[in-house]
Amino acid sequence: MRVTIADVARRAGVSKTTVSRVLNGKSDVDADTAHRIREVIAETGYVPSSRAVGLARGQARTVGMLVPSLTWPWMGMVLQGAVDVLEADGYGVLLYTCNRGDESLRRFAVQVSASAFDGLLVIEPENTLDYIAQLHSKGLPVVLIDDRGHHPGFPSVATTNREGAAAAARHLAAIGRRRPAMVTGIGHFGCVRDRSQGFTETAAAEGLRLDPRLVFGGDFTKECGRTAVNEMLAAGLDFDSVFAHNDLAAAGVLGALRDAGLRVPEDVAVIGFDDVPVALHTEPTLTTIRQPLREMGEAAARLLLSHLRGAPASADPLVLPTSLVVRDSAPSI
Amino acid sequence: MRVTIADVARRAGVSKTTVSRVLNGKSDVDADTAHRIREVIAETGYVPSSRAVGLARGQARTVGMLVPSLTWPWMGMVLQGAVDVLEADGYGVLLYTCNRGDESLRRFAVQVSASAFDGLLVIEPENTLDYIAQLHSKGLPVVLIDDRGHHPGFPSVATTNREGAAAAARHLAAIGRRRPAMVTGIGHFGCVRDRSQGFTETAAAEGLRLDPRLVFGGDFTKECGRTAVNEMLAAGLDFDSVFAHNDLAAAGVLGALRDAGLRVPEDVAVIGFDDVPVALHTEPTLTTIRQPLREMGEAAARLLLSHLRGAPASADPLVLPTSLVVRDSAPSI
DNA sequence: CTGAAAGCGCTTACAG
DNA sequence: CTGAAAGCGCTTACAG
Repeated sequence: MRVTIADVARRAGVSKTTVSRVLNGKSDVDADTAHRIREVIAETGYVPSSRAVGLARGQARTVGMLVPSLTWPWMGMVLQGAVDVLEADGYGVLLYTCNRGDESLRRFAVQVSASAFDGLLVIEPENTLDYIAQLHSKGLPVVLIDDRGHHPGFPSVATTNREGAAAAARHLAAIGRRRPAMVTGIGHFGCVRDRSQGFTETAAAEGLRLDPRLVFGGDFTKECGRTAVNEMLAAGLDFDSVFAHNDLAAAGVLGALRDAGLRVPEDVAVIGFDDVPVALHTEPTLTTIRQPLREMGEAAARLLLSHLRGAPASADPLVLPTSLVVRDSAPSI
Repeated sequence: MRVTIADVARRAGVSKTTVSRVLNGKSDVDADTAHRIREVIAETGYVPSSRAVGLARGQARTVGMLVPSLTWPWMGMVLQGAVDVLEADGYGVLLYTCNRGDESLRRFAVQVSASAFDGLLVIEPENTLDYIAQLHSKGLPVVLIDDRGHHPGFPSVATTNREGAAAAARHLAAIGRRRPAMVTGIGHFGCVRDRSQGFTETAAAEGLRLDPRLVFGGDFTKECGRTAVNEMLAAGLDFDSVFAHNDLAAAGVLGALRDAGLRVPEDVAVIGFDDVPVALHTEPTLTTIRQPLREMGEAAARLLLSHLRGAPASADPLVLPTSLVVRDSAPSI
C-alpha cells in the first residue's frame, strides 16, 4: 500500500541507511547514488512516515497550542499568527481547547504525557498558570501568550498595556478633552492594573482631571459599558470622554450614550482597547488601542521554535507595542 | 527518563505483552495480575507514547482540520464544535490553514502523505475542491463542512440555505413589508443561488413584489451593502425592506440607510444571514438567519468519527436547519 | 562512500 | 491466562 523507505532502497539498489542519508541531507553520499535515489523518491512520491520518524528521533515536529476557547473575538488572530510561522517551518499544530473544563484539561494532560508534541504555545485557560508553570519546569518547552499581564516565571509574549493606556490619555488630551471617565476590566487581571495605572498617571501628567467617581470597575462585557455610562449619568456626573479597557465595553458605552441622547464624539469621545472586528462595525467606528494580536502569535511561535532548537529560554517577557488607531469615536482635530 | 511499557512490565513482573493487554482492555488477563499492573501504571504515571502506538497500529488517533483562514468571523464557532467532539473521543486535532496560499497547500499535502492524521475535516480553501475529492477517492476519510453549498460527491455537512432565505421572506411578509430588496453574495457560490431562489420563490408566494432592479449582486462585504443601498436610492427605487445574504453586507446596508436619513426598522426593515457576533453590535441589532455553525462542526466531526470506525460514508449531505433570529432591525409586530 | 544491525516503544499473531 | 518474537518504518552508531 504505502511506499516505505525499504521500497525506495530496493528500487534504487541501495540500503535503507543510504536512502535515509539523502532524505536527511547528509553530505557524504556519492552524487550519482544520491541522484538515483532522488529519482526513485520522485517517481514513487515517497514521503517518510511522520510517526516512524518521530519514534526513531524521539520528537514529533509538532507543537501543541492550548487556548481557553476558539470563539473569543481576538483568538483567531493570535492562532493565525502562530500557525503561519509554525507551518512555514514544517511544524504541525495540535490544537487543544478548554471548552469542556476539567475534562478537557485531563485529556490535554494525557497528550502531554504521551509526548504528542515537542513544545507548547498557550493562552492561559482560567486558573491553569500553576499547571503550565509545572509543565515548563518539568522540561517541556513552553511559551505563554500573555493576554492578561501575568508576568509568569517562564517565557512569554505580552503587549504594552501601560503604554497603550497612556497613549489613550495623551490622545484625549490632544483633542481637547478635560474630564475623562474610565471603564476598567476585571480587577485582578495584571493587564487591567497596567492599563489603569498608565491611563491615570498620564492623564494627570497631561493635566486631565480623572475624578475617582468616573472610574467604573467593569468586567470586559458590553453590558458593563452600558451600566457605567448609565450610572455616571444618573449620578449627574460630568464627563467629556471615556476610555474603556476593551472594545466590547466601549461598544456598550456607545450604545448607552446614544440612548441618553448624547453625541459621539461631539459630546463625549470614546476610546477602546484591542481593535477587534467589532470596532469597525460600531456607530460611530471606534477609536481604540490596537493589540498586536497576530504579531504576538507569530512572536510566540518564533520564540518556541528557537527554544526547540536549543536556544536558552529567557523568563523576561517579550513585549510588543500597542498602537493608537484613530477612528470616528475620537477623531483627531 | 520517560517510563516505557518495558519499565512497567519489569516492575510488575510480567511481559510487555500482558501490560499491553490490560492497557487495551483485553479481557483474558488474570484479575490479580491486571490489578498489579494497574497499580504500577498508577504509581509510575505511565502513559503510552502516542508515536509508538500509532506506528504499531498504523493509525494516529488524530484528525486533520483544513480551513482557509482562522480570522473569519464564524470560523471559531465551527472549529470549536468540531474540536469539542473530537476531544471528547480522545482524538487530537491537527490544524492546517491556507493563509500562505499554495505554499500552505504544499505543506499540507506533505502531511497527508506522511499520514499525520487518520481523517480530515475541511472547510474548502479557495479552489481546492478537486484536490479534496481526490484525497477522498484515494481512501482518506474526509468530511466537508460545506459553507458554500457545493454539494460535493463525498460526505459533507451543510445548512438549509434555501429554507433560511424563505424564512426571511416569510418574516418580511408577516411584518407587513411589500417591496423587498435583496443584496446577494458572490454569484457562483451554491449557497448564493440557493438563498436567492428561496427568497425569490417565497416572496412571490407570499405576495411580495421583488423588483429585479432591487436585486443587487454583492460579494459578502460590508461595502457591497452600502453600495447597494446608495445605488438603489440614487436610482429613485422604492423599497421597505432588505434581505442581505450575510450579516456583514447587512451591516453595510444599515450604515448606508442611516447616512441617507432613513430609519430602521420604521422606514426599512433589514435581515441578514449567518448570525455572527457583529449582528449583536450593529445599531439597531440585526435580525438574521442563524447558521448552526457550531452544530455543523460537531456533526461533521461525528460523521468523520463514524467513518473512522468503519461506518459506510454516504455522499448525501447532512443538512442542519437554519433559524430566524428576530432582533431590532426587523422586529415582529 | 556504504551497509548490517540495533533501537525507538508499542501491538499482534502464534504457541503453549 | 501468559510470553517470546516479529513487525510497524524510520534513524544512528559502528564497522568497513
